[in-house]
Amino acid sequence: MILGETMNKLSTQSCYALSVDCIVFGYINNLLHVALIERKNEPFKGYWALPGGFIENDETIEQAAYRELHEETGITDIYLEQFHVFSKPDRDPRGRIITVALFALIPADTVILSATQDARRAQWFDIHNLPTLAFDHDIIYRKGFESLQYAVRLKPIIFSLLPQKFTLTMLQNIYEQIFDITLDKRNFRKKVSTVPYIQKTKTVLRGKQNRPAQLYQFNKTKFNEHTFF
Amino acid sequence: MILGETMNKLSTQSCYALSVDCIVFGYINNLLHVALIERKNEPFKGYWALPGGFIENDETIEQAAYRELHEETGITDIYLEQFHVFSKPDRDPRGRIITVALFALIPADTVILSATQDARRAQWFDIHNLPTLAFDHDIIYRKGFESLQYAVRLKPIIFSLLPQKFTLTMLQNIYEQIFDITLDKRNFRKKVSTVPYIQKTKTVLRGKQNRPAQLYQFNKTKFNEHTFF
DNA sequence: GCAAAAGTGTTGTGAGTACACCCATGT
DNA sequence: ACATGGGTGTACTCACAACACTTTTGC
Repeated sequence: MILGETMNKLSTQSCYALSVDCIVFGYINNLLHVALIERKNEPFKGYWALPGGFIENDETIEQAAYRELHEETGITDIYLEQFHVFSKPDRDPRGRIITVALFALIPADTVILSATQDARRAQWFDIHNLPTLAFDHDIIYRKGFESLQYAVRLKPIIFSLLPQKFTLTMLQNIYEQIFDITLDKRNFRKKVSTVPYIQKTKTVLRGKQNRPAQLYQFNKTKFNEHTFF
Repeated sequence: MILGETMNKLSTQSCYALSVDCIVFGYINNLLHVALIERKNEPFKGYWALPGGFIENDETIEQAAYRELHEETGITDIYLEQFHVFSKPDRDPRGRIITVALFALIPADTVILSATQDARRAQWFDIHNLPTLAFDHDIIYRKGFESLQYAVRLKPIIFSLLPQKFTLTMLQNIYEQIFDITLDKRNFRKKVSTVPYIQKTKTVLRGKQNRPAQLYQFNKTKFNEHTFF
């Protein structure tokens, strides 16, 4: 059967719902975290779940995800990327709900998840201490984390997790957590110094009990100039 | 709004349809091709389109895509992978149709597209001579080709486009087309010879006006053994 | 014998890896 | 003064790039 050969399919087929679910990554206290929401109702009452919701009539997948997250956290600076559609007919006990999963990256300095005006409890979890999740969200999370790894390899999205100005130690640290590896500090810095779109700023980060750290920033213009030749 | 807080959402939200669209890649006459279908009805009557269809109640996205392609071509040996959901509210003039796009790889020796029992005309197009496509299928195609490139980098799916036994020239040729590059024959063969899961068979390919070519095959077992350490 | 594709080795270069000590600050 | 993380250079190894001629077949 081919899309659109018979138009009445449009009405007869719509016996399912379409939702979005987001894996929201944040870099909190030098650790990669995921934002989860506690379910107040059955099914999976009391379990933690990925934030998400249904798609409205006039919005795209990305707009729906953005709206949901904005409602949750109030922040506007979100990187969003689809990674998979989960469509097993029995994945949700309430009925046929097909969900488009996205991962979201939010910058370290704007993260104020505390202010959930909503009754639902939202909380950051260190990725190494995640609880059992509701529905098939464990499966979604695993696939999402893998997709994050692939995406970070291909695009400079890692900067979406950092504040505008960051230290090289922060950058190295976040790479190590995303790929679950340890990197040599000197080699890492040598490599970074060859990358034209990671630029030293005039400022340093003071206030810790050690030598101040040089702050760097991602230059998007330089990145766009540089990658295509 | 959170998924499942209110159950009546399930009924009120279902005012859209969900379809699948497939970019079917095949390696025909040493050239990478895409299978397209000619539209017999408005809108876009007479245009070529990606094969696809609506999702049934009891099947996943992948099952729907497999069913559609099986109906089209009769073949069963299909590699399928989702790559994106296209959800702009106005992408289809007939109404709100959200589509999950997949790419499909079918092996060179089972490709018999001719037998379209259906009235609709299906045809292979060389990827360098594609017609203008119906709906937003041009956009879908471009994103799909890019996703194919990424996927080929990560997984040994290139063998899904080749017959079970293939020559190194075929393998090189298909790499060159997917990445739009030219490779050095000696370097390519040197590299291949270090890969334990590409194995020489006892057979050669004769019948051409030249020296017979050694046939190789992909060993999935060896691949699974080898990648994880 | 001729056209057409198959097959084969060596050398140079650059990127990645391994590795240990001094520096600047806050308390 | 001391604890804490910031910052720096050299030598080795290995994967990748460049490059041209001989071999085997079908007609």
